[in-house]
Amino acid sequence: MSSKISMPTLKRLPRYYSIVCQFFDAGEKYITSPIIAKRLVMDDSQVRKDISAIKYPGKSKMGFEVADLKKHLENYLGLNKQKEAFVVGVGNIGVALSKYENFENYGLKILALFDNDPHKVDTVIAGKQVFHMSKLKDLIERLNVYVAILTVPKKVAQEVADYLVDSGIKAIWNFTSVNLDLPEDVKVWHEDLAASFVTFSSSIADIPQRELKK
Amino acid sequence: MSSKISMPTLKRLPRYYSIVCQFFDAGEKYITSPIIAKRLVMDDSQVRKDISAIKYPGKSKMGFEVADLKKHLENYLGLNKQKEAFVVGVGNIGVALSKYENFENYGLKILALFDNDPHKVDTVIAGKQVFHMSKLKDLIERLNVYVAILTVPKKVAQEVADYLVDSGIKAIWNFTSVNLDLPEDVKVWHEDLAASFVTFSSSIADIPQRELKK
DNA sequence: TAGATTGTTAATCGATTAACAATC
DNA sequence: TAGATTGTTAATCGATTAACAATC
Repeated sequence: MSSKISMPTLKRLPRYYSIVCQFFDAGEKYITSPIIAKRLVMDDSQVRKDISAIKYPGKSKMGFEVADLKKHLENYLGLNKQKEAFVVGVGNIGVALSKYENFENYGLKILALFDNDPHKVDTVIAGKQVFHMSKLKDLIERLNVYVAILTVPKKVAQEVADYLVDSGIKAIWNFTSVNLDLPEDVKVWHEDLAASFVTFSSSIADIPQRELKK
Repeated sequence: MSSKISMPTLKRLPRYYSIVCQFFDAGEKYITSPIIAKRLVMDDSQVRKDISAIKYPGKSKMGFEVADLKKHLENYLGLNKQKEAFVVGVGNIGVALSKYENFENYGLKILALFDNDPHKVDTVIAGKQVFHMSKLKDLIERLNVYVAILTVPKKVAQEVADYLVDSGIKAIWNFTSVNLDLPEDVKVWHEDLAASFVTFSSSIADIPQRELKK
């Protein structure tokens, strides 16, 4: 999937999906590009272009069939394909992600967690066991897992990432703020919440703020 | 701040900041645009353009002064201005964000949490009290808080968001997957982790995946 | 039919990349 | 000086928006 779809388009598809689901739940049969566009405050020809990019045909005068488009998006986005992953780093974020049931609706299945802290090893979080980091390679091979969710402290992020790659991980969902330096064939998706907040707050300059008392 | 900076540039600034901090910690005095660019796998003139967009002057032949650029970025991105916020919805994500100390380094100070569940009300998470939702308006007014972090279940997201706006909130960091329909003057920053994962996993089609057994 | 919508081509816009004079 | 880097202008690229014929 996603052979030659542009990244901006790919990022919009889940937003369309969310609206299509709302219409589905409301029992609507059809949805049009101007309606979707209005909800997302964007251009309607953009919506049509994106939907036609994933080869989904609409109907003149009617718009798009809700149930069918929903299925098409699920298919295209791989929501019905399970991607198994390990959480590496059992801190607040790692635990929260492991407990978040909603991920399974989006094709993400967390199998286990890893940490170096002996107090955390062998505990169970949301039904998933915490293993010592040294077990990682073995479990990657036995379970055929290629995706890791990296939620370790930033001081050790690069080091742990190197170890992940060495153990066979091919894709890293990186929640640290570190720009990981890894081989080209390993895909990294940077999800830095603090950085995202900074961008957000910089974009709302009109809202009063207090000086930080040092 | 951020008067006419483009969004792509604004999103890159925190990444530059992260690298500049590494150089700072390593005791380096200067950093150049080709070095930053190489680390982020991007074009060096992009880096120069972004840095000149925030009016920071480099030095011919030397590059940029690390300590000074660091300070300039902190200033521009408002890392030294405290933005106070409430967390609304005491679930896994709400709790994890409340416990995440690193936010304070990025100018985000979470003051309190809100929830409707009587079992959660009056508990304390990471030193912050959980209040009943009905106390929200009063506390917004008394503490002058304009930013809310929305981490409620998606069924109630729109309803709670309406209530937030009604209570005086002007900016919402939205962790639900719902496209909130709110007045124009309220800024919403959509941070849908499940959607982000979907985009990530769609962009790595080469990695083997298992069929979801239905 | 009349009217609304798709699908797509063409026009516009803006962001990225290349090039290079100015600088130290 | 020679060489490396900035800062910026110009060229390229790609994404968004506008327009409209085709469709039902």
